[in-house]
Amino acid sequence: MARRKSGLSPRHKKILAFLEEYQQDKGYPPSIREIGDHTQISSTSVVKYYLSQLEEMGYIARQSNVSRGINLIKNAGGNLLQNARNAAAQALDQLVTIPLVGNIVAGEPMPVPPSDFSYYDPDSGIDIARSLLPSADSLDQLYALRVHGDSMIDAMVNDGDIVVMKKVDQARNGEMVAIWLADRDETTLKYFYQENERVRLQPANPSMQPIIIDDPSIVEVQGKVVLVIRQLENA
Amino acid sequence: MARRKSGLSPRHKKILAFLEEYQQDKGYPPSIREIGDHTQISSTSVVKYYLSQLEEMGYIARQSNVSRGINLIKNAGGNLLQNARNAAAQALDQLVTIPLVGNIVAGEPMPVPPSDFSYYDPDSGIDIARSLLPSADSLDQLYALRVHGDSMIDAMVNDGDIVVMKKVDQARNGEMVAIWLADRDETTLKYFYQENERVRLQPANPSMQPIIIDDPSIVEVQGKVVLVIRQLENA
DNA sequence: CTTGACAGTGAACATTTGTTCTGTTATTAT
DNA sequence: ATAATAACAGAACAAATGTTCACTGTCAAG
Repeated sequence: MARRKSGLSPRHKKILAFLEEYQQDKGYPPSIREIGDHTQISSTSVVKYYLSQLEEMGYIARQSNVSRGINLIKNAGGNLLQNARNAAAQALDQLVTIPLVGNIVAGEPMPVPPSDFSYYDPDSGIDIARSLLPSADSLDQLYALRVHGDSMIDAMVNDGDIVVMKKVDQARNGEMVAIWLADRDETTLKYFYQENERVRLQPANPSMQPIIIDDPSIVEVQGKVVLVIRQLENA
Repeated sequence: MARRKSGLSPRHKKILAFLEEYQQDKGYPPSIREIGDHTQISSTSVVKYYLSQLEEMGYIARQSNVSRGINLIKNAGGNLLQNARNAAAQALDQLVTIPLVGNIVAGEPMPVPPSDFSYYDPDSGIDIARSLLPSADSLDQLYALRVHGDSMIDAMVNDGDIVVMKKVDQARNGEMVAIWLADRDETTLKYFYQENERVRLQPANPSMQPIIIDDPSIVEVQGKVVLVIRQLENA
């Protein structure tokens, strides 16, 4: 059977290019027949056929039964583009800024913002596409820390990495959490497992041994790790 | 006789405001009837009447007999807005989508998109805030891979991590690169150092030993690592 | 008061434009 | 080959939309 290839055919691209050019030139979108004339498609139904596909693929939005009711969302290169302030706002919603509240160092308690934390310092925030974050999380529970030193390498986290944390006081099994070990005066990142009366802290690096804690009271869960980012910026 | 006042009447302003709002909201201009509905003008002919005036005054351009053929040139404040998307574009530029072209596995050559790569599959792209990327990089040189298996743990890269790569064929000292080692049939991520005639490949984990390559010809640089992302999505 | 430009109404009309339908031609998997 | 699906054509249709026109009301100058 004939199968539709994923991606964009030359005609798809041609239509997208024309939509962009026409809108730019005239200030309003073209009609279906105009699209056909400029892309060597002789039938309006075929144009509609392609427009429907482009809509499904998320390149355009259409309003049915509205003349020229075509809204270009992103071009063939995949770059988002829109005339709408509204769209810009929407796009900005895809981007969230997470406060970078300090450093996480093995030998010091790590900073945790207070629960009523709503302060925003534009200089010390990192921008993250919302799609990278667990969708359910409410954003005001998130904060970021920069890792200092090599002490977290058993958690596969390097000096300079950024960890995005979520405020929790109770960890669930299998989650990677930041923990303050009261008896060692140490902050550490480990996978958390509660096993009967004791707590097992498993390093991310599978070749390393877990820490078994028999007294759960000395384990202070500071937060749950949601995302780790490492920027290699030597270029 | 009654004279027409110079300048804009409240209705003129209302129409201009609506034109701007509608275009930005929907991505295409309104019809005459829509304008009437939203500006308390009951007759289409009156709307046309005002539109003609606005055209003469240079606020809009119209194409006759074309549905929604209205192009807003300047708003009531007299500010030119040439398809004014500047603000929107600026906002949208902060977010880039990088194609996720495949997996990186130690035992297999890693996929590298061709240089004329412009294909975009909406399903397999990851959104990244531009601020996380080296600012100078041109975006079409970037692609992303998902790490498969535990073989990159000496590069501090875990199973499931996403690495964002930049296409290069020559590495500079100190850069983390993806390398195909021809003699081992293996892909690896290492810090690259050219030292006289030989190449030193340094693992990111400082406790691990470097690989010294005496014959640089067996080192194929596949790309430079720009960013590593680890999502912990167990919530 | 009359007049004429301005403002507004509503309906009829002519096009433009999107949609649907029936059918034909390629392409590809089995 | 055969069948299923994608790609395409063209006409007919329905709806959206711009235009025109005859008509009413307002207001200020003559």
